[in-house]
Amino acid sequence: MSSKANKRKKQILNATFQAVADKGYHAVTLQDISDYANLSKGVTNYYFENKNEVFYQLLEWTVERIHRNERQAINNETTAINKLKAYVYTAISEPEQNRKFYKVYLDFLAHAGHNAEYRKVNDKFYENCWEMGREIVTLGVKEKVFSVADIDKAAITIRALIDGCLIQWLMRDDDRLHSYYRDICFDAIKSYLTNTKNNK
Amino acid sequence: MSSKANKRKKQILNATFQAVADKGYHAVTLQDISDYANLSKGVTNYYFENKNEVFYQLLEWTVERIHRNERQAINNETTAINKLKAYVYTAISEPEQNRKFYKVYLDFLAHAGHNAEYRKVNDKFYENCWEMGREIVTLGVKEKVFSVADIDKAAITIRALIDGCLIQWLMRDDDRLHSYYRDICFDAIKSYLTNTKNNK
Amino acid sequence: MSSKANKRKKQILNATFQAVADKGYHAVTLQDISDYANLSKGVTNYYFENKNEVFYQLLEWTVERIHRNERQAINNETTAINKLKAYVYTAISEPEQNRKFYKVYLDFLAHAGHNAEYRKVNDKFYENCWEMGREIVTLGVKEKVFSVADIDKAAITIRALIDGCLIQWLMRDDDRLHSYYRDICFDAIKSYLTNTKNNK
Amino acid sequence: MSSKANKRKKQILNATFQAVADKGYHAVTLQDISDYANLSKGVTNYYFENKNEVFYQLLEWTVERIHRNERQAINNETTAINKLKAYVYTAISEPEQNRKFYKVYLDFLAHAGHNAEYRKVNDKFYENCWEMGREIVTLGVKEKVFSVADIDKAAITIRALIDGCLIQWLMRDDDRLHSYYRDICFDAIKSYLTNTKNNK
DNA sequence: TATGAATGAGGATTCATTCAT
DNA sequence: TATGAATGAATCCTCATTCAT
Repeated sequence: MSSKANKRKKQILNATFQAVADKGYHAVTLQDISDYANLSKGVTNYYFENKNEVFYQLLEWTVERIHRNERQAINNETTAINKLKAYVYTAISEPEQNRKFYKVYLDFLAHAGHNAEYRKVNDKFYENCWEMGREIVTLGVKEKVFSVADIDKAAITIRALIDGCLIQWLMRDDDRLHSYYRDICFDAIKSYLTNTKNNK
Repeated sequence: MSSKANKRKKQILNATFQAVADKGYHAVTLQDISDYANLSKGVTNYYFENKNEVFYQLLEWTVERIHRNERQAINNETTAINKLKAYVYTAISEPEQNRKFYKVYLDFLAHAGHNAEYRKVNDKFYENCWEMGREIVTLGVKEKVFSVADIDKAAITIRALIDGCLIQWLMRDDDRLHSYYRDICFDAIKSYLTNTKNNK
Repeated sequence: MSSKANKRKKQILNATFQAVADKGYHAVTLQDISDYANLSKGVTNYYFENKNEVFYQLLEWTVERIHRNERQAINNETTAINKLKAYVYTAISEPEQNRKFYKVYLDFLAHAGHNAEYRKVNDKFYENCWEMGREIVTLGVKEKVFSVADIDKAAITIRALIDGCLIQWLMRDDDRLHSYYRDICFDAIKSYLTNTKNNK
Repeated sequence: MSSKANKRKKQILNATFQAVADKGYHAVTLQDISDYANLSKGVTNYYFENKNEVFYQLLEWTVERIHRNERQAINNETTAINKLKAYVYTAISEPEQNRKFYKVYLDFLAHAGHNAEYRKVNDKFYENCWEMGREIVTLGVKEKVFSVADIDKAAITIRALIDGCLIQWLMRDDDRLHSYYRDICFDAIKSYLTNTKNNK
């Protein structure tokens, strides 16, 4: 594929992302996408098979972006606690961007509930999330700051808490609660991982 | 309103629920609803102002049902731990029903991300969830089985974990993981609530 | 037909008349009619074959009422001029009622443009109007106050002016112009009928 | 707007005009319009906001056409009588076209009775009609062929007679009466304008 | 005689997709 | 490569009509 085509595709995906963040997955029309991209109505069908293909690639692109950011943040730290904090603080980073991203991701999750293809993309994202979680927990156990019996379960719990907190924050629609939820999330994970009674 | 009308409304809401669980919020047409209800195309508009009104009432009805079940389960128990277990085991109770309910609820959450009216309904649901959480945590603290510094935060965390686990389970689309996630959820909450280091 | 049935039919026609005056011929639903009549939705179809039958009978009833009033007014006077004045002053009598009646009549005329049955009803009305016109003109000629070569044409002209004035007044939507138009109408007819140059 | 778009709009308005003339304002569907235009169902909504917008613009277009023709006819003559005759003979010109135009116009008038926006358009048309009437009458008075006390009233009367005659002719549904009504109209106006008793 | 629940045909509108340019 | 005119399928909603009670 030419780099021009690649550039156009990116432009369209970006426009779609903004449109979905504003109007919601199902409210976005091809006209909306071309409006947001400042392109003509026909381009989207020129560069993508059909509308669904745009959304599918947007989902891939979105979860890749989320994962890339989180992975980078973790890699920048050395201790388990710092990696964990970096992870949570990247997942729950800044109200405006977070709101956009999570709105779009939530739209996709809902859609994935009825679409196996979308679920597959999300599963890959989960794998990545769990991997990051396992890394952090394994390191923490080695550092003796975490006390965890089942590392897989811990990884699942970490992502569940991040998503659970983000959704709850998103629904409450109050930017001032953003750091409140971020800290709740981090404290809860830490508390959960450091409870020595877990080694029963 | 006559009880006949009420019965019909229930019938339509039930049909809508099944249709949304099968096809997804935005894919459901009025024709679908009447098909699922075994009634004619016109009924829905006869009993409801418009399609959105059906969905809105379905959301209210859905979160009410969820809350009613959970509340009942909690009330049936006396100790904090048992109440917590009853809460989690009711929220994450049985694969088939759970899948349906949570698919529908997730569709609504996604839609609520772009609709303030829907958010308001969900906020009421959250209030109820937090109230149950606070009750359980408060009792646990009194019983000296929980060690919690901020009861509000604990209540938020409990619901975040339940929702986070349910979404993750739903996305993995494997009924055999149901009890696995249920236990992860319960254990994580318990671990988080019983960590004495929380009282820093 | 029982008198009860007759009473109900009148009640329904009256309700339809009010509804049409308010909302316009094509905007009126059977529900509107029953609402205006304070009756249940089913009655109209019980007493009338179908919706069109109601409108058809309303048209008959309306033009009969208009004609009856005008005929009575004419009969109450003895001289041609007074009869003419009574005719015009009854056709253009009082803003509020006039507006209602003429709105409804105009709706029917428009519909009659595409419906031969309705046109037939209106033709009967025209016959009555022309008959009144001829009577007045014939008397005026006998009284030597009118100078008319063709009595049929005069009768046609009289009705054309009344309708033309009423429509123009109706469209201008200003009750204060009512007597203005009434006088224009009367003066124009009188002027036309008294021009001796007509006997060429 | 491109001239292509303008052409299409005209095409749609023309199709709508024919459809309304045939079936009547309220019976015309968007499907009818596209059928008459030999275009697909979607075009109308592509070029017009909605169905009402088509009708609104059709009304504007119709009264403009009527006025343009009448104005032109008047301008082509020099004496008051000839201008008057040209005016009447253009307003009541040729059965088939006249029938179509007046059916459509009558449909609009009826609708205008319940719609202020439409009334406004018609008011502008009236202004134009009165202006033409005043011009002719003023000239006739100067020429000493007309004897009129109130020029505004005369202008109102002229239009009332034209509309009154056209409606009556239209309702009688007999093309052979067309010239009969045209002459009645012209004679009546002339007779009214030349009656010296008007200068009372 | 009267009701109003239920039906389903009809129509406005939206929008993904196609395709000539 | 890009445009946007044109299409027509899909869907919400209205409402005349039917009919069981």
